[in-house]
Amino acid sequence: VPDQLEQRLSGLQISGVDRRAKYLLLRTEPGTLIIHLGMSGSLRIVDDTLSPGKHDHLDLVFDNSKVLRFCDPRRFGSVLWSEEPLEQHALFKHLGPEPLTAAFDGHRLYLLSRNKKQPVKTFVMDNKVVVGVGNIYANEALFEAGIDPRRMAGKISLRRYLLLAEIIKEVLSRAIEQGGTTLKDFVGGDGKPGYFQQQLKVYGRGGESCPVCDTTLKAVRLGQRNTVYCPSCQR
DNA sequence: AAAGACACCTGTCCGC
DNA sequence: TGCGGACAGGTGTCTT
Repeated sequence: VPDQLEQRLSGLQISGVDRRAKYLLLRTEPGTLIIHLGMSGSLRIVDDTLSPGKHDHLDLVFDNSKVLRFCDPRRFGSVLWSEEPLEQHALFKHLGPEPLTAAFDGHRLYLLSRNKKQPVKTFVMDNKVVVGVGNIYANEALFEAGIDPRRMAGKISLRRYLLLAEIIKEVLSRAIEQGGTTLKDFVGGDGKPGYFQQQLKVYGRGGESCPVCDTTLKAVRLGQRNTVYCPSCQR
């Protein structure tokens, strides 16, 4: 939480709420409050009589006696204040397109991957390529697309990238519909857990059998992240 | 320049 | 049962 945030925000009105990549943006006239929920963060509207708990780090107090409360047990989230246009902000200016927009497609994946030697999984998780594809959904999308996550990004055909981009869109859309993926204690803004974890086909299933062909799913490490794939379905 | 390693943090889970 | 250690996640930074 930035220094002197209290003085800066005091008296301001929120003029709009946006999102860019995994950052939430609360707009005010002089600047933007940028909030990242990390992996365990949450924002909740509570009554101002409810006292903060152990992991509550910030209260935005409104004049209707409601509080927007930021809780983040694992402290992977962050809160920033910016008065510059966000396109110029260091956090945002190199970000790739939103995954569910037309600006993200297989042609982009193909073009940006030429001559790249990194594995295709770390490539699609790179925020400069496309935002919003975290470890869970990268694993799932590569499985659905039948692509071995270890394959060199630069050696994958346009045809396969066209398929992969469509599948990334489809997997993310489906996960959003289901309310996200609840692994430990995640709950959505409505207080309910997500249900997408019931549809996970490979993530977290290393050593189990492939839901399609029964081959034993393999777990490896790519870019310091757990990676699970089917050696038979994914090539 | 590109790719990989590492750090941050702490609740949860596993094995002894 | 208690306790220590590994692990997970996104992203900025440092190292090859």
